[in-house]
Amino acid sequence: MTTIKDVAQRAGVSVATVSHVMNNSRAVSAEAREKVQAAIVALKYRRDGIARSLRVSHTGTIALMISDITNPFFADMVRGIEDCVHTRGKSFNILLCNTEESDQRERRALDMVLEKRIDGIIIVPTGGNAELLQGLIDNGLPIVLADRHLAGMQADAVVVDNRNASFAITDHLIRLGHRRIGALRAELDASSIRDRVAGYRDAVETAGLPSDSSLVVSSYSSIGAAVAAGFALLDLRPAPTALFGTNNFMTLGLVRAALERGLRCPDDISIVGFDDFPWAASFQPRLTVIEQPSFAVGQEAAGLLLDRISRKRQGPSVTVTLQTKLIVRDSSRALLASAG
Amino acid sequence: MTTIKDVAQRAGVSVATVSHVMNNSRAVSAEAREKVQAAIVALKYRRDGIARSLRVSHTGTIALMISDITNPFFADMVRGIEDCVHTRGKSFNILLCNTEESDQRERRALDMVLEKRIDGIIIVPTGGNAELLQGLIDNGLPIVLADRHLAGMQADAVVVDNRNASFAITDHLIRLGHRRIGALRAELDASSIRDRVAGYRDAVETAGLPSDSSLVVSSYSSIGAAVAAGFALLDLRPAPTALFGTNNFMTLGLVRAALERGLRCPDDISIVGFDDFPWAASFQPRLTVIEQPSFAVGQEAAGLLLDRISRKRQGPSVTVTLQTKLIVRDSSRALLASAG
DNA sequence: TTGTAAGCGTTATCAA
DNA sequence: TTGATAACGCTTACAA
Repeated sequence: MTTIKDVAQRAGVSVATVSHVMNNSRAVSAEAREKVQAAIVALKYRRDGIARSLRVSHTGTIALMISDITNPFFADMVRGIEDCVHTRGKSFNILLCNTEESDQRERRALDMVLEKRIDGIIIVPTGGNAELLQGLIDNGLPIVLADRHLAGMQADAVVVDNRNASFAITDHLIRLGHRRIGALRAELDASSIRDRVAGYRDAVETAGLPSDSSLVVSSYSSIGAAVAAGFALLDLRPAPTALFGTNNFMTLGLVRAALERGLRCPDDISIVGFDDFPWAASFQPRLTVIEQPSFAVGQEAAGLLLDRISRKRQGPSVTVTLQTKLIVRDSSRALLASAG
Repeated sequence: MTTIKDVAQRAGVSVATVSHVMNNSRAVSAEAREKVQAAIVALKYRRDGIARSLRVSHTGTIALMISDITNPFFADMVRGIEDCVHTRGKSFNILLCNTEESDQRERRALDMVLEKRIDGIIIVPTGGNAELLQGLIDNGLPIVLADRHLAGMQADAVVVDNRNASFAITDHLIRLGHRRIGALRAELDASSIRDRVAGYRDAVETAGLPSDSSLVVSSYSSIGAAVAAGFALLDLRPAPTALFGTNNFMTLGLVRAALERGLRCPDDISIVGFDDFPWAASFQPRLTVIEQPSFAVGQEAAGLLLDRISRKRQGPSVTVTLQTKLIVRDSSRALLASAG
């Protein structure tokens, strides 16, 4: 590797001068500048960011910890983050960590990126490392929680109004005449999921529907598991006439379960879900869903983080709550008089 | 930040000893080891990976450059990469870069990660920076091309047998009686896409079908653009009776275009595509597709890269070609006698 | 078994 | 406008 020394030598100046032309950090004569630049291209010099980081003690890197990049919600969030750092003209790189919803993996990933001296973290927390995270924040490391909040934590966060959204979509079903509405909740100890279930229960209660705890089923957060759980819901007697999935995977599992049982949606059963995806409009049934501002979640999170990193914002933590949108498509339909 | 010096002081040993207990790099008395470990937890010491990297000249980080994390193919590939480094027990972090299929963005991203002294790169190349990449490889930086190969490049690569796969799925349509088969190609200068078009043409020619260049339409690689291009295909006279999308986005656009034109699939038109996705089985029409081993592409790419990084493999570059699978579902159907 | 100190490639202070 | 050099925190050769 060619170093700043080589460049200095070739250009006939000191390393200080080379450094200063690269960083524009002090006046340099046109002549010297040119010689340096020539030497740089001649030697194909590339500054060693590691050495630089050691000296300046920041790395221009932020860690992003999510559970599953395969989930369109998170993928879109990532794009929002990149969009934000780009439009701000910042050059940050993103260190991607998959936690797979495991406390231990999250812990390990945290240890790794901490060693790497990242400038900040955007995390969709599993929930298991709250104390560690709080400690880091207290130590001055910029961290923002995305998608979920952690009880009692003093941290910047950007979340979505899960409770109201769930209330709205459940209410939509109720107005359609449904009285037995099943809910499939992802088995996650996350505020987002809890709030969605709470919103659902709220709507059911507010409408004065008979409460039946067997109508809420939990499932590991994957499509495969959700299909099985969907069957359980479908097998309830009396059978629910509408189903609600608390995230992408749950909804997809529900749709598949109904399909495999030979149930037509929405003719035989209504299905709605949390989370939209770009291709939802391409297929039948076109799902009625809560659309989350996933891209915006990423943007806002990155914004909060960058402000902390640059010390533009200091002091007490802030949580921004984004609104969702109920998109009514074809998968929910008024209950026929005969059924229910 | 607490440093190795602080730990040494507190433990009453030298920094060398501390370093050696952390890295298990030489014999240390049980007594000293214990004191050091105690000091580490007491001080919450975390090694500075930046300083370490500067010294040992590797970073335990690999860069991943893809065009769009939102594309399920790439998202799954990322998981394959992570799976590989995990099962190998290596602790590498992944620096994610979105190129958005732009040469310039790729170039900029390359410059950035190069400064960061990453240990290697897995890249889905846009095609515009072949010389730069070749230069890096010649300089000894481990790089593996994923999903696409670049003409004339001497580089490790893992690709999919695009040509045969495209031939197979086009042939499937032909055997079903289709004689006018439209193809929507993503507007990318990528070997993968070129090979897919070639496979399609091959099948058409082999079957002795009349060649009609208007049956191949190009579209910017996004769902929105693909819908518009799909209309163009649908408006051809005589109209094609079957359509082939050369990637996820193209296929989705095709399905949507048909839907918006009021065409039922497969009753009125057959649609097939390259790339499967997890939820393809949940919706109607259930698409007939070429399933790519996206996860395996990631695994293999990471494997090749890790072998290079560890110098377990040296010398001439290697390209591994993975096979695909034709999955026949409901979106393709035998042409009725009346049509065509 | 342990410690001292050089050196990794920068940036920034200080002096000229 | 420029240069010499200390320092960032670690690993590792060398010496004890």
